[in-house]
Parts: sequence; structure tokens; C-alpha cells
Amino acid sequence: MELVNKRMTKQKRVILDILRNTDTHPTADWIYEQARKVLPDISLGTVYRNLGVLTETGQIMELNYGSSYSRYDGNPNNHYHSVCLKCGRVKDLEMPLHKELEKEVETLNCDKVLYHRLEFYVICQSCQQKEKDKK
Amino acid sequence: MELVNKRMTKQKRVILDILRNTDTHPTADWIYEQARKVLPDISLGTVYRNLGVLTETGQIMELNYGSSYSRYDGNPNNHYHSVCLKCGRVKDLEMPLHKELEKEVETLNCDKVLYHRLEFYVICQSCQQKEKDKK
DNA sequence: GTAGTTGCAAACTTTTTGCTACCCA
DNA sequence: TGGGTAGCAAAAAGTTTGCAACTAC
Repeated sequence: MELVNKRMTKQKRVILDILRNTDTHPTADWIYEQARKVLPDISLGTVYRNLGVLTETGQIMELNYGSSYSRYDGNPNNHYHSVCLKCGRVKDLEMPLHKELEKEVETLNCDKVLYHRLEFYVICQSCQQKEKDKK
Repeated sequence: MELVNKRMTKQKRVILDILRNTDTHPTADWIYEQARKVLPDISLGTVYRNLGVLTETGQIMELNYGSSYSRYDGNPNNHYHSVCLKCGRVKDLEMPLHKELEKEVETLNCDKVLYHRLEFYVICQSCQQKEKDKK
């Protein structure tokens, strides 16, 4: 948090690689399982500690959409997500940021807006299909 | 969840009253403490169970903004929030819903959008003031 | 009367932390 | 070489659940 030196360890690098090479918005536990394939002795505590550090330094994003556990996103640039209410899958949305919303709030409120988060709760196509098949 | 009959118990009524008479977006634990002032024998499990039922039936909203615990909102109608990054206070925003954002996603994506959530991360006025005072 | 609900406590899940040994800069 | 970091395990924090007794409808 403070102005402490952060080191690049092999554990941190592996975690970052995993996150940058998936678009599944994984949980800490999934990342731990993947990391163990490369570093069998890595501990879950280390995964959590590094996810914390990487979030603080802005290299990844922490998401928590309705569930009791966090998900992580290797893309640190603000973007929007959709969450399927049936299957829980989190998807990146390729739509431009609506920065004007922040202006709207600042005008309304006098609070200083640093960023915003927007997510859409959906029934994804494949879950829609499954519902149709049932009938 | 299913088509089960739900009963109105005194515990549920008290919880609902508490939520409707605050704008602080409280945690389950805070609600429990308040409820105990009226019903000293109420248990935390009952609070959680009722918060779950009330959320399912759409009478309240569950929020979880970055923290490890949920907050609850007695206003079940979709509205936006701002969260102060310094003091953590959650505030209701009196701004109209941007339904057109949902259209944008449906066009982009073919998923069916049920609702969306938008929150703004801010430094609130009083925290801005405190920072100024330090200097 | 009876099925949904309660209080209690134990269990569960996810995340954090204390400690010693280790290793990156 | 020194201080940030790892591994391990225990603990914390938040939430869920099994069960017998109770109560709203």
C-alpha cells in the first residue's frame, strides 16, 4: 500500500501470466490450481498475497459480482462485464466507456469520481437455448 | 425460490422495518445488532435466512461492493450508488436509470439483459476536506 | 393441523495472518 | 546483505445449515 518496494518473484510472475492468458475471470482457488502445475509448492496464501499486491499496484482487477468469492481480471483497464444469472459466466464487453456518467455524478453530488463500474446481469445465449430445449 | 409459501414472521417484519428506515446500506451484522434491540433472542442465522428470502422475493437488494461482506438496501428499485474509497460510505444517487445501456449490450451481444448495476467510486466531500486539512 | 420458520450451535468457505526460512535487488 | 516474500498452518470473518421446538396461516 505504502511506498514499499515490491519485488518480482517467480510466484508473482506465474500468477500474472495465468491471469493474462485467460478470459475466464478466475477465482483465487482456480489460479492456485493452475499455478501449482508450474510451481507445485506454491501456497494458497501466496496466491492471495500476490493477488492483493497486483490489485494494489493496478496490474490486475478484482471483481466481485454477487458471489461470496472474488474473481480476478488480468486486464487492468476499466471495461464492462456481463454476468449470466444462470451459469455465472463473466464476459468482457467490447463497448466504449461512458465517461460522461462520471460527469453526471460530479455535477449532482460534488464528490470527486475516480472511476465507475458497470455490469449487466443477463441470460446468456447458451442458457437461453437450454431453457428452450427443456420445453 | 420455488413456489413455496412465505410467511410474515415478526422477525422478518423487524428486519424489513430496519432496512426501510435507514439509508446506510447496512451489513447483516449491523442489522442483527439493531434487531436484537427489539427481539433480544433473534439469531444471526435468522437474519441471514430472512435477508435471503427478502432478496429472492425482490423486497430488498443485496449489494457487494469490493468488500468481503454484503450490504443490504431496503429500496428494491434499481438505482445507482457511489462508494467512497476513503471512508467506505455507500450513498444512493438520485439520477435516472440509463436503460439505453442495456439496449447497447443486447445489440452487441445477443444475451438477454435483465438489469444492470452501476456504481461510482469517489472521494466524498468530507474526505476531500479532511485531506485538505492535513496539508 | 401442518408446513414454514426459529434459535442454537456446529460446520463451511473464503480470505488473512504469524512465523521462520528464503531469495530478489 | 537486508528486507520484502514464500510456505505452512492456524485463525479469522462471513455465511450456511441440521435439527428439534415453535408458530403463522
